[in-house]
Amino acid sequence: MSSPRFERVTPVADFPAAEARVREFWQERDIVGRSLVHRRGGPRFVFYEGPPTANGLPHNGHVLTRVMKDVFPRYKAMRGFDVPRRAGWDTHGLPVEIEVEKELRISGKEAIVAYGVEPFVRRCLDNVFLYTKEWTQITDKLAFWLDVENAYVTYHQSYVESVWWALSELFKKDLLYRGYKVVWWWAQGGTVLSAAEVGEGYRTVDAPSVFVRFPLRDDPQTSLLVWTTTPWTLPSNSLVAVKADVDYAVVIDGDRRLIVAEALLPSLREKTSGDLTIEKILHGEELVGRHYVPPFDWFERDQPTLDFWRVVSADFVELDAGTGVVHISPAFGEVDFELLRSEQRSNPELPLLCAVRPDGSFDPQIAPDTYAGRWVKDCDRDLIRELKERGLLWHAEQIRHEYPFCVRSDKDPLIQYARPAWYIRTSDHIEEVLANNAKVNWLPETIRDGRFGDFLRNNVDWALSRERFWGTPLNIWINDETGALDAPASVEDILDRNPGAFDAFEAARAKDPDLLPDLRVHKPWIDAVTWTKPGEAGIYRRVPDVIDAWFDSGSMPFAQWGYPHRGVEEFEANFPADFISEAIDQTRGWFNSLIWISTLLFPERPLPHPYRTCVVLGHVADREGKKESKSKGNYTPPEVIFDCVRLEFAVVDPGEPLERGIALIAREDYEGLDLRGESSSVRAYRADTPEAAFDLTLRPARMPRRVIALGEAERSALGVESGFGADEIMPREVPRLPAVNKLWIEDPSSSAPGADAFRWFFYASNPPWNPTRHSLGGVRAQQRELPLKLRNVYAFFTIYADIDGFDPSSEVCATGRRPPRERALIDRWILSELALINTEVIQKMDAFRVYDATVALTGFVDALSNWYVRRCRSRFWAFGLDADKLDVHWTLYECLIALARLLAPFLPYATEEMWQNLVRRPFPDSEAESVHLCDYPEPDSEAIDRPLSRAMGAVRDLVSLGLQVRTAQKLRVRQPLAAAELVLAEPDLESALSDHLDLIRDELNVREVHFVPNADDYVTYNVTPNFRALGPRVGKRMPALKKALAETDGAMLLAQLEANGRVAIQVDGEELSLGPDEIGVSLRARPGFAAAAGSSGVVVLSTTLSDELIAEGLFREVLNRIQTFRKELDLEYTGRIRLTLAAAPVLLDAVRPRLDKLSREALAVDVVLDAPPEKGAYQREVSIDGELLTLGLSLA
RNA sequence: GGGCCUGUAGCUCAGUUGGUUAGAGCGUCCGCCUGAUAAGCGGGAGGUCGAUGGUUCAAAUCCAUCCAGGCCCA
Repeated sequence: MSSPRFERVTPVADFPAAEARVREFWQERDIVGRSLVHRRGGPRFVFYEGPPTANGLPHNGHVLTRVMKDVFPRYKAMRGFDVPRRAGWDTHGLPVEIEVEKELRISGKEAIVAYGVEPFVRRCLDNVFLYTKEWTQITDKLAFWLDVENAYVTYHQSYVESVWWALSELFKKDLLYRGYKVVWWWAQGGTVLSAAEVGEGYRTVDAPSVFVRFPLRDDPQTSLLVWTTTPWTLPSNSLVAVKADVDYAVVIDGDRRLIVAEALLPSLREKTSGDLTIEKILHGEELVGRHYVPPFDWFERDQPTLDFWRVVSADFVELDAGTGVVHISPAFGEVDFELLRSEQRSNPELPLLCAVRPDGSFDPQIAPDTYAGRWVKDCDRDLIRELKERGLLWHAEQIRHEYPFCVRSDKDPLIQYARPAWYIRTSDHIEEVLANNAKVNWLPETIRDGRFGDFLRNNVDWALSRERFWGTPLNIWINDETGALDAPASVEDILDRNPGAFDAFEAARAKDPDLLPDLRVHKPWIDAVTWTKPGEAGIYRRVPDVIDAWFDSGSMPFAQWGYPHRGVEEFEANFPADFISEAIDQTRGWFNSLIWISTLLFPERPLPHPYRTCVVLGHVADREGKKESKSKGNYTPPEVIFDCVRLEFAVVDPGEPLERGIALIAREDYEGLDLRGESSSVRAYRADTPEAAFDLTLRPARMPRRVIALGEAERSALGVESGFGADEIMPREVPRLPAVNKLWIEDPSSSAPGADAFRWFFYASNPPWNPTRHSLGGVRAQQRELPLKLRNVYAFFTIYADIDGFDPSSEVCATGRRPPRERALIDRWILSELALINTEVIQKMDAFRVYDATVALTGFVDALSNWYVRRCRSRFWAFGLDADKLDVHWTLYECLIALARLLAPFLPYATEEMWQNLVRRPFPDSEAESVHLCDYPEPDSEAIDRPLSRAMGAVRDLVSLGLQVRTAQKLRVRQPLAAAELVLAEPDLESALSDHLDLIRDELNVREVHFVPNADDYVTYNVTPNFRALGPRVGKRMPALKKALAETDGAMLLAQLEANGRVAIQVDGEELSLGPDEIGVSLRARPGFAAAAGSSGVVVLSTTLSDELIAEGLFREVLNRIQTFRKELDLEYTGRIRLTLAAAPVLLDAVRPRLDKLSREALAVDVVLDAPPEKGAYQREVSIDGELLTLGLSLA
């Protein structure tokens, strides 16, 4: 052969570098772009990309979603489906605004207005794609192939207009209404805070804790005892809630009575001197409907007939604190507000009582002068005093609890406050959405009735509006005189009403050509759009709100096309989605917004829509199963997996002297870098001078994460300084430190696992809906399971194909390619296994069971490496290229190229490399240019041979038993034995197994293999009932039957079965007749033999060693020592040698008759026995069974 | 506090409609092989299947309660 047909593959690879080369190849040939279009015209498989926001950095959770979103479209495309994969960006919403506020160092609505809404919105726009580069990079590296060029973007005018259309449809259906929403409100800033912001602002503070009497209207001497920590909400009290199925006690309190939950009496008694004797017990429901006198009459005074100030029942009432009688002020609590709303269902006239103005002061229109205009929290003391004076205060104290403060102005406590808001009337349509949900193929299934179903059943109306700036403007205009509403569905609709509507915007654009046309449909310009209607007084002005960004993303099935204003055809062709996938938290997010919008907008479409299958993903956790968190630093950055095993550390002073060259880091970080033992050698360098690297010995220690303790000498050698104490620096601050205060620590001993490994880790670790513990060590472990093993087999193949000149495109090889049925048994076996797993993988992937597919694939690669290649090594070593050699090459080749295609959706890089090398090199013209442009393999049903599979399974099992016997008897495999006796559990396997005797002989190193039909000498038979088959018939008598069978001689039972085809046995004095399928037989080795039993049968080894066998064994020991010596000398595989052996006669006698073999195996041209090493020869003394052997070796 | 998910070997996880010897990989220990060699292979040890109670001839599997962890909400 002039040049090797295949490129030689090294078993250990630098995966990141190899993947970069493949990426380059894809780019050169535009494989990505071509793969996206090459199934055009085929049946459509619709995938929706849930748009990420690009103003945050991608993390490991995004890696998981992206690899899952990639594998199914790839698979479907290879199966012939046209799978458009359009990227999208979610660009609106609070996170963007907050980021901009941080940049501008302003906060709150007023500050934004002062800064100017227009420049603010323009900065939001700039911020939207802050991290696009990072997103593109991670998408690229993961080989998540999707159409990024044509990504849809939620702020684009056409997208916004689609959303408007949707809202306008809902408006027409009378599904939009105005109400209130209770939010965490920063009164001083006039701003709503997001849940995340509120969560950050919790502090422990002291608060008043007051117990107030609410006297019953018809029995003023008896009071409901109510507890609150926000006295300022008491004037707005509307109702009192109790739990219907709880016992309440009427207790004597001096000359009056109190009603409280019985369970809470003990804690209340501690607060008072009275003993609170129970007078009687009432069930909660008996209290429902009783009226009481509100603690303040601010509302009652003017509206005494309101249907308020009575007891209702509510499930949320709890008995762990307070009195079990809950004060309800709907304006200041979310559950309170929900309770009001459920009351409003029977009485829509019930108003929202609110004595507080948005700025947090009491409303002078409502509050008496003492309180009017004052900040509510400042009034608590006065309110309590007033209650005390009026005899309503039962007890007051201070408690310490967690309360949220504004994250931007931490002296301002937040309050819950009802703000006007627009709602979608979803709760009237729960039945429809549940019917839709019922048809969705959820993975895992429990989502449907569990988490998601529950969420839908408990639906409350969708609070749609947000009092913010950067979002899709709510397209509702209100007539400022008549209050009439109008909801145009597009810019065109607006122009119909007022052709000059956008004049102001156009003028602004004329002045500033950089002003993006898409901003036409955004604040503040859209706020300037007004119109009048002929014959109607007043001007239509837009409500100032924008909408919930979830409505944007939930509109993507149609809005990505601009439907229905445009893109009608595209929409119809891509609705609904066949497949979507996101993490579990999206049950409240995208899964929810998608299904609601679709259910409400398209009631006439066949269910389900807009998604048919949804694969729900678990979260990515750290090594310990804890949530990965930037602030804790307990995560493995994706770059460590993709590119380079390194982490950045803040440099700190060790406090005490360290040995030279030693550095300390936290054990968690040490293990996170997958470093083992008590110290490791690493490279350290500054980010700005990576070339000035320095070798350190790293030791794990008890210290905070992401800091490195480094002695003075090392610090100055590296040019770094310790700027902080170890406890002063948070992990997330490390990247922002100046270069002089931090160091990269890199493990130079091994490369990063790479993108394929990252992907495989998520597919193969566990089913995707379980939480996955992510770590470098974990990724490497999964990589060894399949990707590395596959690479080894692939490398093995290229080595021998090269040596033999095997070239699938050559005449010789092609004509010598025999059909599988003519090849060796083991070839037929592995090809049968291949066809079987091929079938299984298709079945699993069609069912979206990616984990199950990886299990099948892993099993096959293991069989290929651990059995096929191992058993066939001698065939590869044979000289020349005869028919059998061609068979073994062809078989392995066929397996490998099938694997390349089977695994292409999972491991796009490794399979591409294999494809290029194994297929494109020999067939540059006739085969697909990329494995990703191939069809998925179809199983070769002809190749499937189930009996052969079964037989080989038994062979592997029996060999394993034989090796077990050798281990137990301390008989090394090099020592040949005379015979192995096989006793089969299933005697019908004998004929099938007799085809594999050579293999068993070889593997067990025995001269002969015998089947022993009547093996009563070696084994006992244990007969058990076939429980599954007999269960219905035998029932309660089963234990007795089992006992009876166990106590009867097994050999006799078997003989009976053989003779009559049935077995008769007495059970409880009754005879039972059992057929062959109704019993199971297992074998046990009789004690006293070198035997082992398993499910396939029993293997007995003859342990008597003849002199000849001993000599053969010794010979193999000698040969082994020579080969080891060769290896130690690092000789060429083909290097010839001359040997001298000096040893005890017993060894020489073993070698003498086998000199030919010795010469052949050791490539020795000359062997002299009983001679000392020649002068100048390599020498080695070794010991075999205590006998000394002196080897002399020189090159021939 | 509520809803959902998860508890199986030291670690990561499988475990079919309940069927009687609960599996795999990694790790560990012992050993093998040395023409895939920074590779490969075999074997051993290791589990009262989170706990308790129940249903059943039979429970890791079904039911109930409890405990622990996670997620989403309060």
